[in-house]
Amino acid sequence: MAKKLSGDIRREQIADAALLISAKKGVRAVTVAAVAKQVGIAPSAVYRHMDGREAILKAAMDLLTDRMLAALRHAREVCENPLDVIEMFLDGIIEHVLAGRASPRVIFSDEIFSSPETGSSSCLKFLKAIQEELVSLIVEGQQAGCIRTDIQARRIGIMIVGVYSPSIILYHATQGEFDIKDQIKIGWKMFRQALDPKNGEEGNFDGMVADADVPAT
Amino acid sequence: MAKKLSGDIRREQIADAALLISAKKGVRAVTVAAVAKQVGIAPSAVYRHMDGREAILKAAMDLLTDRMLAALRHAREVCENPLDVIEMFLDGIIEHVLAGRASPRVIFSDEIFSSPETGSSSCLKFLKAIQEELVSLIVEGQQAGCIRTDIQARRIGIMIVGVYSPSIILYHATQGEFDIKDQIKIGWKMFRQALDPKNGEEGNFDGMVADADVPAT
DNA sequence: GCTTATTGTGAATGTGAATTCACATTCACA
DNA sequence: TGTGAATGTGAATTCACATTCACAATAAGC
Repeated sequence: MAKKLSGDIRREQIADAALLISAKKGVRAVTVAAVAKQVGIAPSAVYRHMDGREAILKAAMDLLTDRMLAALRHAREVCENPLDVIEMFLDGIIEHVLAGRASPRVIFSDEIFSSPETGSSSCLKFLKAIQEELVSLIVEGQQAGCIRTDIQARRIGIMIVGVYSPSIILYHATQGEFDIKDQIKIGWKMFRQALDPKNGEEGNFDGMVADADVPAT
Repeated sequence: MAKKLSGDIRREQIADAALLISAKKGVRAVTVAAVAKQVGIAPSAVYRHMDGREAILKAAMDLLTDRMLAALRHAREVCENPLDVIEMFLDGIIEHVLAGRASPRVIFSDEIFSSPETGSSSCLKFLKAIQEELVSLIVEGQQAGCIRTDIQARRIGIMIVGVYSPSIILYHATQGEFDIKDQIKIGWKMFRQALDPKNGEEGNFDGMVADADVPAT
């Protein structure tokens, strides 16, 4: 029989196990049995701590969200320049992926992507949480004059996701062969250059839409 | 009883139905029964044309790949400037997504993302196919002098995926609320600006890695 | 019109995995 | 050192699907 541990610890272990398994073998492989095995308890014991498979996946996403936000906030404390904060955040993402603790598979899995209950999926919650932090950071940079102001901050925030997401996808699709580090670093370097205020001097870059048209993602 | 149709037609109908369902309700909802219903035949009839669920998903991906490549090649015939080709391609992607025929859910589903049989997943095949076309296009642009040459074409190809992918994800996560069109257009506008050769005059932008380190994705 | 191959159907059958439950074990605390 | 609450376990149970199969309907060629 497995050693007894407190519910709090077990819940975190279970969520982490789910992340690990889904990164390695896909969300489909995140069965209650597999999670239980990874944690070192019997499948039925999992139900002592979680309401079921769906709850496990949701908890996994929450854990991932927490970790990402923690990384972002930590970077925010360490760095002065908003752009440096983002750069550090990207480094954090790379580490997370390489450690097998984050994967597009979790985020885009059906169960996560479209959980009808709450109305808002865990995926959306995850994206929103990070978006919010990023956008406030970008606004800061715009006010400080180090980021072009002819594009809405919320748009830039979404674009930043585009800097790292394709690399992560490739990394997993190639089972770790693809070198995310260099690709993300170079992509960010170019993106950062493009954010320079001098590139936005023509003005009206984002003029094609009114502010109101952009949902606050 | 459903009207009898040739196997070729049915196969395409089945693949298309799978795309449609997965875009709307997720890959998990792509059951043999659901596909059959969408096509208008009995579940057992599906097996006359496909080897099973896995084969259906694979066929769906192949169909999607074909359509994307067709769009890209068509754009290539119509436009002169490589950058205009890419722009037109992006428009095609937007249309596809709005028509409910393409979704991150298909591409990143476990069954697609990591099909162990062939070794190379359908997802990877899909990405590779598009990458190949994009890269040759970018090289063309670099030779013509309208795209900066201080970043490897293959890297730029991957970055282009980052221009549209986050928007598509948001579109689906918000169940169609998010406006992909404007976001992608503005993102591309900025990206295109960043590709301008004059931004690459400092040189050695991509110098941090040797060419050999980059897998030919 | 007759034949035959192709396609379609409903009724089983099989299966992996989630979930439940009665019972065992262990921890915390008095 | 007891005692109850929290954990852990294995054996059912259930269920949603995939898959198979014997048989029916239909299209196409003669």
